[in-house]
Amino acid sequence: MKKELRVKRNEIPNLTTRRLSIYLRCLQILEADGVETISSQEMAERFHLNSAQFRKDLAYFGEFGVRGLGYPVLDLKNHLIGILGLDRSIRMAIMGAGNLGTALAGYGGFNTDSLKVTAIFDADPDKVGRLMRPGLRISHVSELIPFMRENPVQIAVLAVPAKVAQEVLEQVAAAGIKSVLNFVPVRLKVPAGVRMQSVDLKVQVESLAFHLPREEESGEAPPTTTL
Amino acid sequence: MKKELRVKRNEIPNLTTRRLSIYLRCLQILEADGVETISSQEMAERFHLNSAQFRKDLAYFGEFGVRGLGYPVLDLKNHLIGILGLDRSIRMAIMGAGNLGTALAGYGGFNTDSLKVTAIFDADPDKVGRLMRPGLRISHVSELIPFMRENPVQIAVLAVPAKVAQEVLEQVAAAGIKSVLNFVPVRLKVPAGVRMQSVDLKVQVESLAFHLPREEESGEAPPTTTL
DNA sequence: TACTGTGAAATCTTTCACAGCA
DNA sequence: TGCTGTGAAAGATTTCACAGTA
Repeated sequence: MKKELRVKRNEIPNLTTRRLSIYLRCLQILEADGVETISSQEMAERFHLNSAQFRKDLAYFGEFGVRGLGYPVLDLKNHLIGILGLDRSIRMAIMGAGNLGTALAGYGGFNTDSLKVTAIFDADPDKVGRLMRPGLRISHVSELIPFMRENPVQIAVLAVPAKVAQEVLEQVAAAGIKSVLNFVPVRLKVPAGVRMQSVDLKVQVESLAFHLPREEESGEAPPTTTL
Repeated sequence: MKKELRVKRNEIPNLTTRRLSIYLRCLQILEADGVETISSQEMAERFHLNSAQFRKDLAYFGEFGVRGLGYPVLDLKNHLIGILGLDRSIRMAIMGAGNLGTALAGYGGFNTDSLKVTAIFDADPDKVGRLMRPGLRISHVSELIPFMRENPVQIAVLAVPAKVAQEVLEQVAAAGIKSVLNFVPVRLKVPAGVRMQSVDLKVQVESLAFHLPREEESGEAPPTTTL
C-alpha cells in the first residue's frame, strides 16, 4: 500500500521537511559508497540521526522500507528527490551583490543539478554590468520584472542592506517570486502569498554567546547541539 | 521581586534564546527612535512578534515590565545585553578562507561592539599571509593552538570544505574552543564539551523548494513564514 | 485603567514500544 | 528473525485568558 503523500503538503511538519533534505544528502553519500540497503538504525548510527524519527518522517510520504531489511538506498533517494521537488530545475536570483550576496552566488550548495543561481541584482550603478562568473552578470534591480518575463526564477535570496530590505522584498513579490530566503537581520512584513525563510547569522552567534561560560558562574553547563 | 534567571540556563528553551537576540535588536531600533517605554502589544505590532510569547520569554529571566505601562526600553535593552553575555568582548575565529569564510569575516553582524572576528585560518599555503583587512591576516590552521594561547577566541566558525570538516572540528575542540557555528553541509560528530549550531543553506533552499507549486498539483497552498 | 506575569489548555514534536510483515 | 510503520505516551513550545498590580 505505497501511497505518495498521505497528508496535505502544508500539514507536514516544517522540521520534517528540513530533515528530508538532510536524509537526501546522506543517501547520496551512501550511494557513492555503494551501499544498496540501509536500516533506519544503521542510518542513525552513521549520520547521528534518530532512527524512529527517520522512519516517522518518511512515513508521511509513503512506505519506502522493506520489513526485516531496511530501505533501498537508490530508490529512497529518488523518492526524496521527487518529494522535495528537485527533479526539475529551480532557478534563484540573488538580491544584493555585496559581500554576502557575492559569496552566495558562488556557493556550491546553490549551484547543483537542480538548483541554479541565474541572476544577481544590485542597486549600485558601479556594480551593474560586472560579470560575477561566465553567464552571471549583475543587473540593476529595476530590471527584475522584465528579467522575470524572460527567465523566471522561483526563489529570491535577500542579501541587501537592512534599510532597503522591506522595499526589495516588496519588489520581489511584485515580480511574482513566491519564495524568499532572507539573510537581512531585520523584522520584515511578508507580503501575502510569499513564503519566507530567514537565516539570521547574528542571532545564531548570539545564542552561542548566551551559553558561553561566565565569570560569575561556577558549575558545568552540559553543551548540546542543534540541527 | 526582580530576580535574574529563575531557572537554570540550560533549561531555557532554545527558541527563547534566539528570540532574545531578536528582541534586543528591536529594542535598539526603538532606542534610536527615542521610544522610552513599550508594551508587549505595541512591540508585537511593530515587529511582527507575539505579545504573549514576548512576555513569557522575558519572564524566564525576571520581571522587567511595569504593569499598566509596559517595558522601559533602555533598561530592558541593557538587561538583554547582560543576559546574552554581550557586555563583554566575544572573539571569533573563521576556519576556512574560501568564498563563504571570507564573506563571513567581513560580515557586519560578526563585527559589532561585542562580537569581533579576530582570526581567520586556512590550509592553503597560497592564502596564508594574505591580509583580509587591516589587522586580519590569514593564518595556517596549524597555528591555531599557539594563536589561542596569545589571543583566545570563544567561537569558531566552520567554513571549510566538507572533506576536512570533521578533522577541523576536532582541531578546534583540541584548541579549547567550546562553541562552533557550522556552515558545512555535512553530518558531524560533535566532540564532547562542544556546543555546535549548524546553518545549512542548502537545507533552507530545499525546504523552500518543497513548497514550490508543482505542475501535477492544483489547489492553493497557503504559504507561511519561519523565524 | 491598561498593562504584566503566569497557570492552565492547546498544539506541536519527539520518542517509545510493539504489532505485523518479508 | 529483523526490520518497518505506527498508535500512544511523553515532552516541548505556544497560546489563551485572567488575576493582580502600578
